Amino acid sequence: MATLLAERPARIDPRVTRTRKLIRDALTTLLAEKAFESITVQDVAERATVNRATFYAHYADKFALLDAMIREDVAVHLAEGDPLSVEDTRAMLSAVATNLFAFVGTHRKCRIDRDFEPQFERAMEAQLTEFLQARFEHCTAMLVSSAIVGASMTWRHQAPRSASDPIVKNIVGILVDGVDRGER
Amino acid sequence: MATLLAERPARIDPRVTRTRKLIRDALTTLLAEKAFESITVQDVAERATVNRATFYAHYADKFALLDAMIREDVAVHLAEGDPLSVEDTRAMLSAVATNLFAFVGTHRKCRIDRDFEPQFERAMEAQLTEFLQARFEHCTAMLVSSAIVGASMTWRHQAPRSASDPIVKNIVGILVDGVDRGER
DNA sequence: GCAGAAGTGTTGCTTATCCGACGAGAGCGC
DNA sequence: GCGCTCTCGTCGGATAAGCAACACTTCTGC
Repeated sequence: MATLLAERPARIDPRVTRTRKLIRDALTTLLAEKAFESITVQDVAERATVNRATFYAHYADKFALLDAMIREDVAVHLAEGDPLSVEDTRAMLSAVATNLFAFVGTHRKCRIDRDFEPQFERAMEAQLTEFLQARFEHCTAMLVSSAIVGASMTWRHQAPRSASDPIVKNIVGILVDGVDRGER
Repeated sequence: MATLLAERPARIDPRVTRTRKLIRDALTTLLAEKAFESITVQDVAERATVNRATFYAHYADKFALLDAMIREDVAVHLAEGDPLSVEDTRAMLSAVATNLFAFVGTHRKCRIDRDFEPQFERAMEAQLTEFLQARFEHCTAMLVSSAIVGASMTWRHQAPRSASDPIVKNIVGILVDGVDRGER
């Protein structure tokens, strides 16, 4: 394929790494104290011991920050067990979906969830799509991703919540045939 | 008196504060892992996610860093209960000495102590002298300080260690008469 | 002896962060 | 309506931190 992957800036200035970590940690601790909506950029910058202008040099606004944090979190959990290295498509998708369900399952306590579920969902979907593009073409990745995320959100709202395994098996079964035709 | 106290640089750049904290925290964690002598400036800088050149912009070498850390630690413990606000000289000195003994008593586990007790002692003495200069003239402060620190070090080496109260009472009793004549 | 490796301080130049200020918008009391 | 306050997002100029290189010392092995 002709498309280039996003060109890495070779080396990231350690100050950048540090600043981003400070900002993210700041939001994390603030979220344990109050709701996202009542948190201002000033709050975050102050807690991070970082200038407000510096915040804006890294994130467009507090929503972009939250988005980036969720996506990174999702990315880490998706990569667990290195599912992309699994040859068989069905097995790979099962592993990925299981990882996502596990992530969704553990993240129900966070304050963000109630107020910002749509944002949460979009971020997950975007990240999963990016993740799957290592194996599928963009369009397929998007479709698979939205299916899995959608299922996970439905499952998430069940009370009491059933086991995730049958659902994962079910949805992967549905996807896998169509997907085989779209694999790279 | 005519002497000016060290002129505060008005406002400290938050980057400076942050960098110093990173460096100090780095040395603290490193000391939990290995001996001070085997820790290099590179180690500290790396652990602190700070450039080596930046380290030297703040501290002359690793000894200066250790010294500054000890002194700050001492300063915090000395100020406990705000002994300087106590009018009566004897009571004030008792409080200060008690604070110092408490500090010395709790700091016996640190790895530095065995190899660097002289440095540890000098740093304490310097800090205590500075502290006491709020009440006494320089020369008196130095003398009192060296007496208290010396006593605390002797006490520290006792095995088993006796109660500190009688020793404090004793040394303050010896000092207080001479000191009264040197008070500002 | 000598060569190599590793740590030390220091330097000039680049870059990220800080600062103070600004106009704009939103909320709120009166 | 009118001020008042707070937050936002952005700007130009000042400053601390990063980087790569340097000469120097110390140690180690051969």
